[in-house]
Amino acid sequence: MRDIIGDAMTETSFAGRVSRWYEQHARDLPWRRPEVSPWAILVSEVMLQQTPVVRVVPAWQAWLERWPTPAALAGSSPAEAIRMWGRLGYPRRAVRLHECATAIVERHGGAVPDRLEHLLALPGVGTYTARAVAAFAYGQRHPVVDTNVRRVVCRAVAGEPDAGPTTRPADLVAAEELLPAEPAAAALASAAIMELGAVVCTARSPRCDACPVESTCAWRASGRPAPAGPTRRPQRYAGTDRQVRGLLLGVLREATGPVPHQRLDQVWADDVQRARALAGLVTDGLVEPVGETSFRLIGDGPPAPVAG
DNA sequence: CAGACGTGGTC
DNA sequence: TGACCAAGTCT
Repeated sequence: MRDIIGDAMTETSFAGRVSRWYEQHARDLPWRRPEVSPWAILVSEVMLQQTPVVRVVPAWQAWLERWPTPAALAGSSPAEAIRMWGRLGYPRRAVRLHECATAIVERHGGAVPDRLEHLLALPGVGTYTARAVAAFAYGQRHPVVDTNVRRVVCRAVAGEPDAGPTTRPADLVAAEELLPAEPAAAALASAAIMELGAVVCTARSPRCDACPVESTCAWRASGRPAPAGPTRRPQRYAGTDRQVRGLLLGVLREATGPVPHQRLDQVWADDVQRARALAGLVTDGLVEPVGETSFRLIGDGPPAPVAG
């Protein structure tokens, strides 16, 4: 491991201490095994967008068993992708991942691209995911900044209790400045900082006694001040269109093929809100109408016959 | 740039 | 019990 950490990173540098801690304490997550493909890593990163690790692990394994390559997924229907997604949440991610697989086949001959520019052009792949794939699958030196990294850097370097709600260019710069020069060591350091934020430097109840950079943490040095105010708007769910969409999709996911609207009507009493939620699912490419009175998951069966 | 977008676990 | 939180992306 000394070779990976490299000469440019000293034992006492921030990245060096976190990386050594990571080598000893990292969770044994399946997508971190050395033999996993770039596609498997991409799938894990998409699933991990806003979904906890414990729920992703079994879904990731089942998904890759069924679709080990982008071409395999592209050969199935979007409906099957939505079903396989199960209850991970934000099912539009399943549709985007299917679109992503198709784009990888069409634009890159079925191989996950290794250039940031090409990764960013894929559906469902944004700033975080593109950099995560470039770094973790291809060993490139890019700052990989998610909510964990922002929180760790914000606390340890700036001494502030919490980072902003979104990743800004300044966050990428701040993270990049912590990375060692050698690409493989930089990728390791990014994974290590993320892990630190996930299991030690958590949003609630951080475990500073277990932290490898506790001695130089600016936030701890200033007495771990609490956030000034509410850092972000609460995300309500009960009674929202999102809840209704979830209920509608639950019915369509369990069914095979078209579902009469009468069955969908039973999931929510408010006609206006239910209709709006269903229309939203259609607009977002998750659901399609079949004839005048039924709906189904997108691509769930043969195309509707065209008049003429 | 604020808001939409699922789901389930924790304190 | 309800608010908060979990490896974001897109519009």
